Amino acid sequence: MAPIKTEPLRRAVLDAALAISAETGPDAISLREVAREAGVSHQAPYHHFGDRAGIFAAISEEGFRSLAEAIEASTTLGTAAMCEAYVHFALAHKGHFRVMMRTDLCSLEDYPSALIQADRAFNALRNEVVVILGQDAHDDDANAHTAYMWSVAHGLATLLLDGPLDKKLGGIADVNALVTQVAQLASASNHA
Amino acid sequence: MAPIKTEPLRRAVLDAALAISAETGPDAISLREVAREAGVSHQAPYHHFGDRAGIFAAISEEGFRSLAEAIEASTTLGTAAMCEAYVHFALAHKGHFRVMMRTDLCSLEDYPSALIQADRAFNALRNEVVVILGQDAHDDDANAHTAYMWSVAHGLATLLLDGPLDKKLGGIADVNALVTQVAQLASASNHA
DNA sequence: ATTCATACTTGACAGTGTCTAGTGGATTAA
DNA sequence: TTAATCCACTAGACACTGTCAAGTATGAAT
Repeated sequence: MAPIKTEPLRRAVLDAALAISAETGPDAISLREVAREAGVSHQAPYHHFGDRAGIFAAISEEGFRSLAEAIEASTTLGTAAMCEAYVHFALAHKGHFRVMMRTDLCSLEDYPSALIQADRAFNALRNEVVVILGQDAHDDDANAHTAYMWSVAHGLATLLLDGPLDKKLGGIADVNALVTQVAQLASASNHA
Repeated sequence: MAPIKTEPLRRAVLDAALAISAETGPDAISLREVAREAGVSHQAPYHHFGDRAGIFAAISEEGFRSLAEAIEASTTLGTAAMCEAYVHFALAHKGHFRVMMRTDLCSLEDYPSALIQADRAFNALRNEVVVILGQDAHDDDANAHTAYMWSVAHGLATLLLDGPLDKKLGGIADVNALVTQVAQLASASNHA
């Protein structure tokens, strides 16, 4: 029987790691320091996650689940809304997003439950593109449009999070407005 | 007077670091191991770069210089060609690209000569967008299109390098063809 | 001949992830 | 009631890392 009350330490470790990831980046996470802050021994966190990669896998699974839900919720609203949903997810879940896309931190292939959520997110995105293109579109065309939409959303998200976009544009007055503009430009190419 | 013959160790360290970055990622770089492979003491590399961040700064400067040249060379060919140039640069200089975009490894603000090259690359990209839009375009419009083009190129590059794009699309038969398709879709929105 | 900078070497330190072994308490089985 | 077993965690050691501080050989400049 699954425990009704989940262990608080597991959650505490996750939250502490996410906070550091959001503030400085995943590489700044020291499991020993997290343990110290939680008032437990340096090995306690490892009991719940196995090793360092296990924590990143747990974060990835959680993140991809949220991302999949966000994309799925946007699907009836068109590709522009989907693009916005992707970017807003990244901005709202900085700690998760930074970890999710770092394949060197943990290989999702080794964590099936995380991989399932990642696939969910991808499939939701691709399905939406196919719907817009029309069901009779060639696979090659669908692939190109999927890669394109994903690239715009992912590129804008990473540039806003860690890239020099803000500095280079001389400071962005209204981030949401920019995201909307870019999403609109992106979706225009799907209606050729 | 600047030394005519540059020290070989500096270059050797850079090349070894780039090889590891391209193969596994920047975090896998151990300066001590690089030194070991080069047959020098563990502190020898630090003499040339100061600290770990200094190596990443040197790699970034080199990378942004190449990227700027690649973008500048593509400017007369339109935004699609520029997008392709950006992605091809990333694929051809995996080791550089992975480091250049990791602001947590080194802050370019602390390395003016690297920042200059980054600005060169950005300005080349923005200028090209402005030329296509027409000189009378509003700043706000130019910013949106710049962010958009950069997002597509950057997103595709990072997804191809580290993202799950390849696996999710069921294997990409012809990467160059996909890059061209995406670049075409991207440039379409600039000619509305 | 002396000074001085360059290109290193050597040793020590704190910090990290991980392996191994142990501990106390609760749950379960006899 | 007692013994066995699991769970959540502790404790110590290990190899490895980047970095600080101090020393050394070599070559050029004065």
